[in-house]
Amino acid sequence: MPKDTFFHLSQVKRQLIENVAIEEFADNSLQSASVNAIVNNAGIAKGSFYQYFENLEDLYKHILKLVKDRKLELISTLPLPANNLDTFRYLQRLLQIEIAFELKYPRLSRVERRYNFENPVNSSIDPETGQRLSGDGRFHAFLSQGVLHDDIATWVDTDLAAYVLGVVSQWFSPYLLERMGQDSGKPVEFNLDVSHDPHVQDLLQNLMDILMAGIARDPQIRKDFYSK
Amino acid sequence: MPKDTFFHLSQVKRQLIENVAIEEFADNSLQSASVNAIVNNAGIAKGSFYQYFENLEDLYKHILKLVKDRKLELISTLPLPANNLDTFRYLQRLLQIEIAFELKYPRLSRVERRYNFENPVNSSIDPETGQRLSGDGRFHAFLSQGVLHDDIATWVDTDLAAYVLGVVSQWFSPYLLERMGQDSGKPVEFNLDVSHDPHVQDLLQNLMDILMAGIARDPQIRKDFYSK
DNA sequence: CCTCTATATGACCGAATGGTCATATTATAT
DNA sequence: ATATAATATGACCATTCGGTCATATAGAGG
Repeated sequence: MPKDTFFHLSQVKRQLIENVAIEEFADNSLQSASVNAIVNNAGIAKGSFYQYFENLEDLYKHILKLVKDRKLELISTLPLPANNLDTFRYLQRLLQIEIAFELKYPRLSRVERRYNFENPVNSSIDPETGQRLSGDGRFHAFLSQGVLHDDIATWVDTDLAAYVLGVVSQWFSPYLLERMGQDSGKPVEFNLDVSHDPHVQDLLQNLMDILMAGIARDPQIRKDFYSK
Repeated sequence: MPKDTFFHLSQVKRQLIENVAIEEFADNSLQSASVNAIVNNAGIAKGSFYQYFENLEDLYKHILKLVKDRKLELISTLPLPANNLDTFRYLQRLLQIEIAFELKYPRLSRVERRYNFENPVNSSIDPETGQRLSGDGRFHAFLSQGVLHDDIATWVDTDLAAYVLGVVSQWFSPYLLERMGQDSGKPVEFNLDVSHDPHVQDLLQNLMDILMAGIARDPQIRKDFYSK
């Protein structure tokens, strides 16, 4: 954790350092990031850096906490849907959160993706239930609820599906950001209203359809009537 | 390109150096990889390294070429399916190639994924047709063929679908590798027959079904009869 | 004004980096 | 055996790295 001194700093100075660090960690892993680069870009003395942080990893962990905090903060601002979300509205919301985060904090998103790349949690065995748990559990929860509500086909391998959904949710938002820029010919405003922009909703809906209905025109009509 | 001297080396020595480099680039980006680490692990003198390569990037490009070559070589060994592949058998083959490559060269696969991460090609505009082209074009080709053969639903956004398929194909194989190891409790043999192993085929088929049919139990029956 | 504490600074350190080069060793040809 | 070319080597270099520390500056309380 950063030292007290860092938190005593004025907000502008603290945010300056944070933003410089975000830039560094967006383009570099912890291994290739450089303390010297950060102090130079932030315009502070090397000695100051070590008055604020134990070392580079200390700062890195702080930035990762920023990711977490800002995402939670952002979630709380997104319009809370009806109390009883139907299964796929819940999935849509999970994707929408990632999109909103990407649009508002593209560089922080990149830091997060880089972290996930360097520290992959493909899957692990839940010590209690003995069940496999891919990713952070959000999609397992979604799928469990879905199966319970009879919304998810029974033949779906839920762990595999959770993994695929995790991968897609992680990589869909940068695609969307770039595509929106190309489609409209102008850069995307960072504070775009994700929940209502028609272009975002169109693409998100198409992704939802692909996930829900698949891409085949005539898919063996619902896997032989949900057999197996 | 590596210097002639490198290609004059005995096969064992050349492969030793290549393998050490693959290890290095599997765990490090070009920025964080170290010449010193490589020469130490390979047991060669620093001076020798620079008799073989211009610099680290020179070696890196050589390894990337190895990725390409070995993948092509592997494709040629995979049983060539019937001349007229139906749409989804073609997709299945594309996925199978990635799986086989992952199983045979897991570290090289990692090098490739790392490269793709550092040099993302989300999408670009084809200068000729003006069409968007996500990824390397393989999945665009697949989808075009699919639409032509009336196998892909008309409402699918093909560029989005191509991107999603690219992401999934890139990340499915490491998941499969890890899961197979966990499911069976023992490490996966590197020369496992991908095309026939039942466990691989089960999981691959489930992924295919998810992509083709979606995960919803009752998806608005084929998107309102393929409307739009 | 003086005192004490918190913050800021950059010269400095040893270690590690990528890269060079004169020299030594080996292989090849005559 | 001798000469020539190809390869191997590690000491060496300038630069950069993460990290330290004595000193300087600023602020707060009196």
